[in-house]
Amino acid sequence: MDRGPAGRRRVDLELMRTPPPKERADAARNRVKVLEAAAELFASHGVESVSMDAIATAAGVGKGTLFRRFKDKAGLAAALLDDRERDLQDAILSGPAPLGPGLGDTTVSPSERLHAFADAYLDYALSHLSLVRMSETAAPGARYRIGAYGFWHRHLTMLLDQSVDDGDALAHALLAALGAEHLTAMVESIGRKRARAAVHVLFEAAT
Amino acid sequence: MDRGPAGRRRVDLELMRTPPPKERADAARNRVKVLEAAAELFASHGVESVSMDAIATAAGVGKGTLFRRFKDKAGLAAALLDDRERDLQDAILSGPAPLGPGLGDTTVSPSERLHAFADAYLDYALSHLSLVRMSETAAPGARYRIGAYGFWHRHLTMLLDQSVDDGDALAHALLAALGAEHLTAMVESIGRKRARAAVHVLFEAAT
DNA sequence: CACATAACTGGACTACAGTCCGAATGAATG
DNA sequence: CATTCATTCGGACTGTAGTCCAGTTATGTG
Repeated sequence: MDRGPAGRRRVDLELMRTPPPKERADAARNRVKVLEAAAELFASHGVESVSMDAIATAAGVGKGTLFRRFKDKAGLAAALLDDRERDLQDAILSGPAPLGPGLGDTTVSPSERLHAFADAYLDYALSHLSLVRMSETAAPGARYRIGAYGFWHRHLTMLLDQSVDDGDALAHALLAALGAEHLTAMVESIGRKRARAAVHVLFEAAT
Repeated sequence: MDRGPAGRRRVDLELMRTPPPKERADAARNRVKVLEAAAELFASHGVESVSMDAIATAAGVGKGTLFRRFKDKAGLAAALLDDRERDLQDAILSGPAPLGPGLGDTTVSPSERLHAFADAYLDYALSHLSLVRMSETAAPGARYRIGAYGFWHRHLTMLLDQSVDDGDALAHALLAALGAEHLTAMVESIGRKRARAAVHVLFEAAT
């Protein structure tokens, strides 16, 4: 597979975010090569059936490099999702209502914001389901360790606390229904439309 | 699950038309040896850190035997849980109220039965958490394929349908909060007591 | 520019799940 | 008891995730 500069294909996501602490030039080059190779292999063969060896080989990089940078397969998947996830988080933190808080004098009910979150999260998760699933399940308990889970949980807790007693606990329960493993099974058994509806039924019940 | 044909009855309806599939003596012996070895190793070293090789060796059996009989590590865990799980299912189907239907003229509200189910299921799952987790997560999507999931789901659906619209979908959502992976994370982060309370909050909200 | 050193690299290596198939063995039959 | 044959046995084999470390390279300092 010729990956010379001339034939290099653009990855449509901005995947090569540079970490603040100085990164060596060769390391940056390899990070980009790995993410491009992974995106391409995942797209063409399916996330499940691409081995880390295959990614390392396609990227022209050693396995040690791959694992040092991304920790494991879940970390690699998370890196590929990073931008999309960040967009969603930004929209929640500072975007327009009802997903975000809206402008100064906007008033949206917590319930509206909960449903808006459910919709936006499902848009995100369902359109990259196998990647999200990989990022959550490749390592045992990975889902609950990554920062994103904490973010979603804080957001839901904040909204729920305005109308129920134990918002914290309820937030965990609602997030359980948004887990990729569960979403995958739901989509397979009842389809996207009903799976989406089921989430809204649950979120409605929680308020 | 795999308890062999010990309880099978021969049905002589007609001629020798039915070839009786019988378990060979050596196979039965090995099944017992494997289950005993697995139970002991799991108890002493923890489910996660016992390899299938180790179990095969301890049981004095080849790997092929192990995998043919139990399919994979999830299947082995499920076999070890079989009795407990069956007890719970029996109690639900024909035990005393509020967990079971009770005697003829007993009347228990669906809500009561839902909470009784939550309690009983948590008793079961929390006291064998790592085994349950193994049975659900060793293979991807294993949880939703095993028969037990269908059983819990049908039971919840039946109860929920008496008070809400889409009981089926809601049942899936409630079960998501009972997944071993989720329970493990909850117990680690907020402890058994609050995790249990969170499940009840959710079940309460669903009715 | 030369050097010191901290960070990066990459492939050999380990451990584990799961597959395969020739050999061994139990049970039914005559 | 001998024969037949379906079933089971068990260890060699494959493929993958993840580790390790000796050698390499980039970068700050005199």
